[in-house]
Amino acid sequence: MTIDEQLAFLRKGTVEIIREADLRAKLEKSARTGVPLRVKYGADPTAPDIHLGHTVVIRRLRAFQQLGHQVIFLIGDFTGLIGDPSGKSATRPQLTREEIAINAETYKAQIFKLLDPAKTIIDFNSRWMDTLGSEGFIRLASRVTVKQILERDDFEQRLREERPIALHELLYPLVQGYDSVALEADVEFGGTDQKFNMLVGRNLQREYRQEAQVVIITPLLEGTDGVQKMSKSLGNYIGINEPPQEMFGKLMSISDELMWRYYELCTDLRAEEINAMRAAAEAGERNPRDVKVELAKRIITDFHSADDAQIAEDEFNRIFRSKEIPEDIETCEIKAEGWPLPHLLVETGLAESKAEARRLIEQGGVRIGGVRQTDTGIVVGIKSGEESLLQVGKRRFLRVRGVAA
RNA sequence: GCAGGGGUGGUCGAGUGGUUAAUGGCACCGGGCUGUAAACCCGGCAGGCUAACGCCUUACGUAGGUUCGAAUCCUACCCCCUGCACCA
Repeated sequence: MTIDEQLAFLRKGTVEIIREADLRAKLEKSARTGVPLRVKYGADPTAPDIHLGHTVVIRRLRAFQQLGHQVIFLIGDFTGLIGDPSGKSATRPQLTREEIAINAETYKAQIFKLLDPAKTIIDFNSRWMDTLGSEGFIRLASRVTVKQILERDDFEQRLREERPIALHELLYPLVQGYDSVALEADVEFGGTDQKFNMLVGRNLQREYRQEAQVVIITPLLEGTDGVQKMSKSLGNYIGINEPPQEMFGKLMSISDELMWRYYELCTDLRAEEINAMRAAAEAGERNPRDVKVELAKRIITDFHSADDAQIAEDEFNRIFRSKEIPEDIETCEIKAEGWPLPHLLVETGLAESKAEARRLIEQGGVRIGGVRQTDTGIVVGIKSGEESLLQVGKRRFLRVRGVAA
């Protein structure tokens, strides 16, 4: 690939590259000297469950690896101690060395589904922050002015709106920036929320007489609701360790509009290919449903296998297209006797409360053996040794087996 | 410590004595439609009792009080935020 081709390749799925000219220079230098670029990405040590939102940046890291460069996956175990830079949530829990080690292993298992282990270094910023000491930290702090730190949009805004800013939040960018110094990073990746911190890294590197890193900003992926960014706490995420059927279902539930965004950020298809698909769908040549199925299968193939993807699709079609029952249905045992239907639903965990169970029944969401039940007063006879099939909504199934009391 | 602002259901955010289990958005759940768990439309969204009409309990930071009646007024307390003191 020529340098121009490389730049185009690396640009996909990014929001901004600061500065592209610097990146070009670094790529040229690397090609000339044969020394790979050091590409840094910092991860939160407390949340090792990777979801599709995280994979957006991981795919970009992989792009660098494909060009022969070195990825440094930095686990911010020290940064984790000083708190959440967003100011949204309370201080993060303090992790023990063992917990951090476990989380790191979990990370590895997940990121290596996309990244090349031979071109990935896992590091921890406590390695240099622990030895820096209070004195070193103060010296570090002397390199940056208050005004510079307060330039950050978030701080500026919160100051203006008289919302609180904890002191340690001002320190956060310093630590993150110093990580780049310690690692002599050539490139740092992060989401839009990390832009400022990464720019501090550039300034600090210059302070320490290093070449400033290139900052590459990746977009935040919207969650399955299509509104808020994907995150575990909002419950709108698709975890890469989730079972294939679950992933398939969740991916089919995203809106047709959002699907293009997922194509762009969660597949390796080139922009032209995606645009062509979109044009075909909008012209009515391809059914959006089929395009979405393809998306789901591509993503599942990345984290499971092509076979798993096919099985997930078959299962989905069986339930939603043919309205048949799934292959594997959990069985639960229950005392053989006459159960009023709402009680039965609560007992089996299909409803949270009897009030909810009643609502579900009234709304026509409950079936027994495939037959819709709309009478909340019905008593279901569960006989010992016999099974009944309960269904709530379109996709919750449960077999109930009666056992003698 | 002082001054000011604030704490409402999963979330955001209305409501300042009486159709209030509490407007509305979002999220979520059920139904319809569909080659989609899309879009759109309809319904639901504290809990308990009843086959059902309905009844009853909790609920607007906490605890009391005023009132026929309070999320709304009063008192005390708790928590959060902003500012002041000030200058290592």
